[in-house]
Amino acid sequence: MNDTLKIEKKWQKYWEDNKTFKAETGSEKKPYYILVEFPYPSGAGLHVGHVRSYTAQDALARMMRLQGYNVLYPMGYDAFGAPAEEYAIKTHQHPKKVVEQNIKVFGNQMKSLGFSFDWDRAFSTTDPEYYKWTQWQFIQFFKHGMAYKAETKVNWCPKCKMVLSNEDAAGGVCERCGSEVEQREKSQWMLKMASYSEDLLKGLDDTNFADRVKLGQINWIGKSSGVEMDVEIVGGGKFSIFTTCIETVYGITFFVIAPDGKLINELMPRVENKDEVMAYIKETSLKSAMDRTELNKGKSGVLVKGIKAINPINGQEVPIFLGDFVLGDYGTGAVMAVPAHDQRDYEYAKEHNLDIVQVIEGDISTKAFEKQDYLGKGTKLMNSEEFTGMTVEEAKEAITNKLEDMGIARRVNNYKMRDWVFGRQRFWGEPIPMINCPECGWVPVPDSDLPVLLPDVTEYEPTDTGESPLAKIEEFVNCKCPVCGHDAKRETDTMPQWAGSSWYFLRFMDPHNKEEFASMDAMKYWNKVDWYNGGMEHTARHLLYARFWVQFLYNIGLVPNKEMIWTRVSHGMVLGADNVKMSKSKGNVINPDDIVNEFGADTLRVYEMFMGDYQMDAPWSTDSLRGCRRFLDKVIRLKDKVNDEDGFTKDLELLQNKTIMKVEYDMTHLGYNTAISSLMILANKYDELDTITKKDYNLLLVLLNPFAPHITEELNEQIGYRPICEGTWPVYDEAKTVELTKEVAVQVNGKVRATITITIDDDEESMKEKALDCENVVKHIEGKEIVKVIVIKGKIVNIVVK
RNA sequence: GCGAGUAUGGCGGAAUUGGCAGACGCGCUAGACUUAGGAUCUAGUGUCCCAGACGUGCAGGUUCAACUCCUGUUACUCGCACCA
Repeated sequence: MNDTLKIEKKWQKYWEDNKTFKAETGSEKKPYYILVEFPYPSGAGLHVGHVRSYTAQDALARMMRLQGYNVLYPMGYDAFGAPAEEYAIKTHQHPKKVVEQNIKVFGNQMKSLGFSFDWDRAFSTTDPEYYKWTQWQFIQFFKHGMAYKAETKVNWCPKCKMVLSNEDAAGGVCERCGSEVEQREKSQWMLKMASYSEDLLKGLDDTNFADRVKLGQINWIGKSSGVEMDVEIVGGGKFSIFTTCIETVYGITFFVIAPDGKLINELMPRVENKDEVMAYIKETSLKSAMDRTELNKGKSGVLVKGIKAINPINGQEVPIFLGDFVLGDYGTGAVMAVPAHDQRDYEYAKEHNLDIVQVIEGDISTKAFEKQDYLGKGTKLMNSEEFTGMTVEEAKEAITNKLEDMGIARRVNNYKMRDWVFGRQRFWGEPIPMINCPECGWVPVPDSDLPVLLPDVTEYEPTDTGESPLAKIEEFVNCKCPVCGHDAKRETDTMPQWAGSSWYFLRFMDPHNKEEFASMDAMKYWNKVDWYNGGMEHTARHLLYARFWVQFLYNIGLVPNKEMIWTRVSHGMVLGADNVKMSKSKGNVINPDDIVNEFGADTLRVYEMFMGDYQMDAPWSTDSLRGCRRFLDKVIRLKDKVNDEDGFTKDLELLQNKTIMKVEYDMTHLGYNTAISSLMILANKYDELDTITKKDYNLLLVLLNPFAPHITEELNEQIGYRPICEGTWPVYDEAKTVELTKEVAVQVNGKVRATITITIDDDEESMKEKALDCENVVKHIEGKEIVKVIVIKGKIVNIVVK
């Protein structure tokens, strides 16, 4: 083992032995909760990307502890999920074993990097003591009518043999394996997430998420405000449509209804071309989500013969079409078609030779004149009876009012967000704690019987039928109804991986509680996650699920705040040296263990903080890493300059105060790279001197400690100081961060011609005088007329001449 | 298609409020020390027609002053994608 590693091990042991980073619930100190997304412990081990965010948060945690905060910086494992299960199947072991091994590897790796986690609070989502509470919370969802079983069309991945959520199947492709997703009917547990759409939107006001994170949430929820309008069918019956553009109601030339919606089935007896319609419905149901949402394909559809609808605003009879671009589960599953002002309807009308009626002034000769073309521009209506001549905005309001007065329309909001498909036909997940009794129906497992444990079996391969592997294990399935005692069967689906990560941050507040998932007292003490960091890829889904989960718990009185996460920030990826995502197949993967062994954990930590803008992707560079090692070597060498004098070196005072201020500011503003650069500047300054005091040296070490905790502790000990981790953060004197004299530029017509040295007392007038004294300035203004002189105190002089 | 983000030397990146563009690091050049150098130290390093001029994707604009603000535009990245 080399010296660097010996030193690192020494201090890691010191922190462990002294429980240096233990977070005390209820402590008098001000609590501060710093969270990083806990990893999925894959077989590949820790990624250098993990190191980036864990180090950033670690640095913040270490600084804030020295500043007197009671910092909670926990770590755990999100270990349910398909990869572990697949690997276990391949190697014929229980996934539990695979996960145990991986967790051990991850734990050792993280410890070798010196992260200041409170390891006493660590857990895995796969621990029965943890998933007991995940199951218990599911039962609360059920008891409050928020969980239900429904026959739904689900996204089915034929390769993974499992059902996927809409989010997992985004784009019609399996998130995990990339296979094309099929549609299957399946009875599924669902959580009523859609009913929280508005709350999840409003809740964002109670957070301090980065703008791009908030936006991601808003886009997923996908709110649109519009009007729902009833439409009569000739010869009886009616249906509703949803539109955001009611101002175009006079332009309706047909309606389109969803082939997978309920409406067409109701109308079927009166349909004249049943065969054609049925065939189209069948055709649609066979299409995968991908085919159906594929752009640049013809607008398919069939005319529903024998049925006409009446445009309620003017009584006009128009045809009804079946078209697969209308989705059965969004809005009302039916739309009004206004080809003049909606490009999709325009194309549909062209394809099927339908009328186009223009109702808003604009050019529709080659394409539709759509809302983005006319909104907010004072554009006027035409062909719209009494509304003709009104602006679009006025008409929107007036037409809605009229339809409301007629009693056939309502203002409504629609949301893209759907209910959460909560079942997975997988072995390696939390069993859904429900029992199906022929007498009583679905009954939750009593609290006293929780957790419902995963059986210790070796056969758990997914089935081709789509049933969970648990269904084949009789001793698991067969049970008694807890209500009536009748023979009953357990639910065999398990929960999605998102379940465990939806509330883990609450458990960290009180991880050993045997009575509750976390006590209200503990949660009130820590209050919220103050600073949550994770990948951009999780800012939509994980964060939304977690917020939904928390809001539900809040509504039933189990957590103290409606939002339990205050600030959310996200980091950029660490790319390979070739500037593309690291992957085995590209052979550009950097293993953090190798770097720690060769250069030390401190070097890796400093490098990953220095490599670039924290929020942006950055390519790996071993050369730059070496540069960081050289910086630490320089810090080590500076020890030879330490003298026995008391206090600080006077000449360093200004820079020292400025550096403290900068490091502090940067660390709380994601400016880790500039914090390190300011420390390099300070070290360079020390290096210019022949000798520095112990206090000078100690100051540098303390400021650098959050980034390079091992070597700084070691050097600090060598000059005879008490451990940094038991000390305090330096306080800067603001008055001493301002230079008494400095150089400022003098411009003539905006071009720098000279610099002058000014003191803090120099006012505008004296700056001007000094500027006009400069030889080079005189040269450039000679023979010209001075129009004016702009002087910004302490910053710049600009002389404008003609 | 919609939404968001990004664009600065050979490279990663700085520039907190409009105020000397290129901090800091890498790389490179020359030199010192050295058996040696992937160590250390010194000097240099945006471009060019070098007393000066030009330079932050491109074209305009506002301003005494623009990487920063405004208008338009291009390229790339990410997210969503027939959402009525």
